[in-house]
Amino acid sequence: MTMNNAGGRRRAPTIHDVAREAGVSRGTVSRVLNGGHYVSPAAQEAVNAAIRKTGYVVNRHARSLITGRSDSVGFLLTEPQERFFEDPNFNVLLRGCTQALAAHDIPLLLMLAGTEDERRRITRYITAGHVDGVLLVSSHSGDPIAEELREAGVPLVACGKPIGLRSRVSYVAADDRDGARDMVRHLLSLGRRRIGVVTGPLDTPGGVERLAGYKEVLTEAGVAIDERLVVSGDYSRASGEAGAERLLARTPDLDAVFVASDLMAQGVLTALERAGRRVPDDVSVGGFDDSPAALASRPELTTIRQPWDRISAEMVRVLLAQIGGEDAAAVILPTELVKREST
Amino acid sequence: MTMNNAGGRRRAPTIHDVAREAGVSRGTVSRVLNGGHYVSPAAQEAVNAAIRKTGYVVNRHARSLITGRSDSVGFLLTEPQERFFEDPNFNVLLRGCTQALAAHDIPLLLMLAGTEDERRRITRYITAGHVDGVLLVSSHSGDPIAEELREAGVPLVACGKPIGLRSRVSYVAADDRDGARDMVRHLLSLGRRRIGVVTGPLDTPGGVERLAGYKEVLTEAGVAIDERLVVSGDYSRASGEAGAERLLARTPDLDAVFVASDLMAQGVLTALERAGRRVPDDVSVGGFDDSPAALASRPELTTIRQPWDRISAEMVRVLLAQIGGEDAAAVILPTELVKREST
DNA sequence: CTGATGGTTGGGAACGTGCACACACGGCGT
DNA sequence: ACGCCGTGTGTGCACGTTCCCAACCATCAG
Repeated sequence: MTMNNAGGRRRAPTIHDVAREAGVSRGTVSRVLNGGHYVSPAAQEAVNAAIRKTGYVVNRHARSLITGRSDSVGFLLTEPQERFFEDPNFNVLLRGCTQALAAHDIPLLLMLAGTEDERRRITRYITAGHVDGVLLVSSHSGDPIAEELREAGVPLVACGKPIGLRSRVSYVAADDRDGARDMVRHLLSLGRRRIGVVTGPLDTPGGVERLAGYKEVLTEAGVAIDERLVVSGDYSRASGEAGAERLLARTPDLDAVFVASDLMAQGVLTALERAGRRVPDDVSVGGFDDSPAALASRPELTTIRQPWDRISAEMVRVLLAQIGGEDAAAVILPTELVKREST
Repeated sequence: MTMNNAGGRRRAPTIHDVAREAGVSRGTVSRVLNGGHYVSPAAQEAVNAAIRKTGYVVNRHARSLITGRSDSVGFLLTEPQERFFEDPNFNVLLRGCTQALAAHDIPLLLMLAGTEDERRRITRYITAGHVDGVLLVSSHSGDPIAEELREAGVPLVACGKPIGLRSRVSYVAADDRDGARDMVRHLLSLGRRRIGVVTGPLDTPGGVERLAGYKEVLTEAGVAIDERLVVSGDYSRASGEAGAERLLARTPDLDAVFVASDLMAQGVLTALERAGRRVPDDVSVGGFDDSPAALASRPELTTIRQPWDRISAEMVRVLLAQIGGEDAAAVILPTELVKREST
């Protein structure tokens, strides 16, 4: 009798409308919606039919009001956004998280904390309970915001191992050390012995771990560690170029370079080319990340693939578990050696 | 008297707590929160003090329930996400929108409609009123989802001009035609007369407009249009390379190429180098977009900058206006010629 | 002195949902 | 015959906010 589909603004159907349509009470509809326990098959079917007919969609605001949950999570990126935004892996991570959450019908709120003001605003927003949990991607891995949120009781999962924090913070990370070991083993298997390394920043776990893996494998293989073969960069292309130049100056006899990121490896290739070294004939170059930069390089980079799709999936899984009441957890995922032209 | 800051889960302060603290009624607090009309300065001050003291944050769910608004907007990306996710401009756009919205204290929900299933789910979510409006970024500019949402009464702003739609859809776009005109004028000013063009897909407004600008300027300058100088690509690097080869084969005397995207321009540079043409001495090359690819190229690309930061800001402005009840609007933003090494 | 005006305030109702509770029903054991 | 239990169902209440209306106060015109 009511002209539902008529033009203009029409009131969205409520759980009450569905109940009336199905000839049951609100409570029964609610039970069908959340699990369907203690409902007769007949009622179940009637409710489902009524939902289809009315086009009912649960009002999340009303639900959130009563349950206290928001059924949404925040994706929080802190501080120097430039680096992450440049990094295509960031996109893969963001997309992976969004899709993994979508499978649970949970929307993702993008939160960028660049300035101190934004940081405060977002912290307030989160601690006010407007999201059930937070996926944290922070540039420097000891971001105090993680601790702040944890102490406020907010479920949180970091991407990459956080360091220097008192509280236990869940995280998901790739096995940096093992990835580095794989690459250096690969270089050794090619007969290389004078293997240089351009590390990442040594105040980050990734930088430290990848260097540790390098040293471990060399030591195991009986190759002495030559500190002149070790230089460090900051993951930028320019620092890779500078690093390679320093290596060439100090140890002209090097026959391979393990570079802690693909972007830096591009810089290394540039420097080697300028120095007249052929890659991979004279010098083998191995990167890290398997970013699109690895494929765009000439020659294409042999590199260590970080399993970004699995990382995002695990971050979501761990976060949802934590929202469900489980304890903090750490997940380390295996990397994979991708052989291309540069070795 | 209540130990507010004690450890453990503590109930978030409500508007009622603030009212009691300030010695006024809920209604007064609410009025202070939304605009502050019809409140005495004294009450205003008392309420603000109480808010600061209690650390009160409005419960958006309760507010949304009664107002019908959600105070959030969706950022919707449809279909082949690969291209957009590869495109660094996408990141700039996403960041710009997030920040512009943050200034209004409006969260951004990221929604990716890859599969048909996701599309349906997201459409339901949106039409259910869980977001106040949608910022749409679609690969092919006639996406029917725009029309679908518009007809459901959802405020929406597209990035780039939508075509082939019956309803009026707001959009914000760069002035493609004018950008193309600038570039071709620049090439003419260098004395070039045999100017080839590698267009974008001609079923998109961008592709059409940039080609139109090219032809307009040549005609104005009295240079006859030679259709052998016109080839089309699909914005990919490979299609740029193939396009340049076709041009070189058909019109070996060309002295400049206007390429409708920087990525394609990279391909053009590769093809020219292989053919032994020096850039910019023998052939000038102009790109479009001012993507990071333009800076990464050798030589660095002269290109047309799309004002992505302004585009995102305008998209948000137009969307909020539309949510506020204003009509659909179209915004065209000026581009800018960026001179670098390739011309 | 009365009544109208306009700024300011308080209290009730409503938004749509989930949850606790009460209750109906049939089968079973005492 | 009675009470119990487990399953299935309906109803009242609460969540925190905004909106509406009535009431209040001071001012001022009549």
